[in-house]
Amino acid sequence: MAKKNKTTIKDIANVLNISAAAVSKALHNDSRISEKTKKAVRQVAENLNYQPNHLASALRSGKSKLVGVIVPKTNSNFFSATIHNIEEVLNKEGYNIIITQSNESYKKECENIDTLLFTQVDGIIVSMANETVDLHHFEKVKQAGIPLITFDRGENDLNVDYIGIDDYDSSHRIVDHLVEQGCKRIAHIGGFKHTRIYNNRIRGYIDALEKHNLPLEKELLLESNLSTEDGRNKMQELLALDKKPDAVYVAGDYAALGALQVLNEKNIKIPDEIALVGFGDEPFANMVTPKMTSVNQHSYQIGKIAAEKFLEYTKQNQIQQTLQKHILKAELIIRESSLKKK
Amino acid sequence: MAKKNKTTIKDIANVLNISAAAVSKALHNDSRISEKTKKAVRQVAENLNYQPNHLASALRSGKSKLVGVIVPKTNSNFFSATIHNIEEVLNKEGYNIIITQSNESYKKECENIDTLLFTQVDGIIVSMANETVDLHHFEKVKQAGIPLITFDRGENDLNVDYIGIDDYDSSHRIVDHLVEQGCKRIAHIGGFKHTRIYNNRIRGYIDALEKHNLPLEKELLLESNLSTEDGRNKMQELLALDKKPDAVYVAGDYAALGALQVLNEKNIKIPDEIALVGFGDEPFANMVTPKMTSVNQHSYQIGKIAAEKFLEYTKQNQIQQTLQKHILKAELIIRESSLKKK
DNA sequence: TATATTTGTTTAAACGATTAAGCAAATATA
DNA sequence: TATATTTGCTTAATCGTTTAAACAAATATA
Repeated sequence: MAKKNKTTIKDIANVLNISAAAVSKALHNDSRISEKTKKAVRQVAENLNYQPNHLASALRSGKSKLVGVIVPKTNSNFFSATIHNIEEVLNKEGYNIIITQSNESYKKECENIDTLLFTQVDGIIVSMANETVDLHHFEKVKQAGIPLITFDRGENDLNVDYIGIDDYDSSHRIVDHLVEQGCKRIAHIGGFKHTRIYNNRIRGYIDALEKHNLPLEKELLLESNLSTEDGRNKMQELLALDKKPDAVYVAGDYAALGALQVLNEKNIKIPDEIALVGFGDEPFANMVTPKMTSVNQHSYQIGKIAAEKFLEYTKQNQIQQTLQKHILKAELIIRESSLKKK
Repeated sequence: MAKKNKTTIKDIANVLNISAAAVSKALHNDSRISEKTKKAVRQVAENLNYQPNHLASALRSGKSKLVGVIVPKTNSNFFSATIHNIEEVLNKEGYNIIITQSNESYKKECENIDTLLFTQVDGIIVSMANETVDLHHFEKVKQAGIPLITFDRGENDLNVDYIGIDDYDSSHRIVDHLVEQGCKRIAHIGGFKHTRIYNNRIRGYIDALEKHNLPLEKELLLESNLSTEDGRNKMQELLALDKKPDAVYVAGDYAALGALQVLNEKNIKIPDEIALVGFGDEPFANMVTPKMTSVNQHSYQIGKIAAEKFLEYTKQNQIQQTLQKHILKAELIIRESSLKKK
């Protein structure tokens, strides 16, 4: 059953009594090959069910036509959708993608880089793990001379392209909305301060409070790993305060879900007693009770731009990257959890 | 910045004044190379920061050390976790995986196969798209002479290995549990009948009803694509019946979520008026209100076995696959949505 | 001591494609 | 008609590694 009779250009050449080089050129539509020969080659290739050996051409040309993608986890709608869009753009140009997951681990992220470089990918598109602070492993990518594109979670210090939403602005939009709903003690369960996007969300939150002449209260600003479990914990902390908040803005939907569970369990009315806003617009945001207000991060655009940026670099022969930010406006999706009936 | 001075085995050979072949063998720990030379080679390799060119060795050896994985979508905890476990087992043996998504589309699945074969993967591990009925595209994999492993969604007719849970038995366990809770009109929102796993769940449901001397009522057995949206629709259909069910067993968690939303919106008490059971144990099952009973599919075991099966074949030089089923018992996770307080 | 075996290495041919260089025949230009 | 250019192909080198075959030197066996 398992046949090893893989057709090569040599087989085609033999059939037609021409050289393998001529076949290669015919298949690449070289102008120096006659139409007649091209036609014949294509015909024979079809008949013999010829499948080009990607490894051979990759070795010779130095281009694997493979792009590595590293995400913290595929198990998130944002990343899954972004990957899908990256794929769509790259497939059209004959590139395929290799997806790897860091599982939010710095060590795994280092391994992912090694794996991808080993596989001779032509470029890497990455969203960094939560744990990642040290950026040494990315130097290897630069040294390999292939483009590095970051999205969602990147760092300025890397001096490469970054595609993401305007987190600072998003926080403003959320606080604006909550103030409009009459909230006066708005808490923020934020992500790690050392991660740029979460830091921006925190800064946006602080500045927006100031804009609305609301005092910044230390006890209302918490740092979390944004897991569902930790969302629960942080919500419980907030509920234990003497002066409870009347709104909670959580920097991630999973943690927001934990917060929502706690509120529901304690029969606290959402949004009337406490309004709740998440971030990321995971599908479940629209599924929980009450439906949760969240921020859509435009995974479609982000994936598309990341892929296009990569393709741009492939057209250059010397890759010289600099910090180039592509910041998109995010969309606040207002749902029941923060919309008070008048 | 982008240096092209990639170290090759030739460079190492030059430094030590030995042949490239000796270097290659030293790096592969060949018994015919002296310890002294091996040590020297390893040292120089380290100094020059040698990274083997995977393409060259893959071309020469005919083994790419890459395994393709095709899933309907990565955006599901079950698939994401399974992939993670496949990766874990294969990485240890020096294999890397390429993940592709079919998005439940037959056409995309065909493209995925082409992509992976083009990349010269050493094997393919697949869970089929919902749409897939025709199995022609898989013949290409067999013809390429590489192992094909199916999991979760497979077909007997393919005559290859399959790893999955016992869907028929799972249905029995669910119905047993619901009957125990006092339910007498148990509805089933099932998947497509043509998909083996969903068919087995339906058969299990039917046989379990009979076992408990409950009549099978046509209006209580519905076929769905198991999206959240369709889960909503089918739940509404059930609620429109003259004689409503007192329990609903949904063959997928996403659809179960849709059903749960409808029940919550109509203020129908879960589980007292209608008990609800999902399938797949997605993380949100434990997050919604009320927490949803579901079936854990042992993604850990499934991924591990799939990877191990592949590895077994790599040790054979002639791959001759037959239908080999590895069926695991699934675990019913009982939560609020089906557990009546006595 | 003569022959066989083992050890440690080299040589050279692959793997399947791409591509620079070369060359004969056909066609264009002067 | 003589020369230049274009057309359509071939030859041969190359990408970086692996591996079969060869071989000299060292060691074992008879």
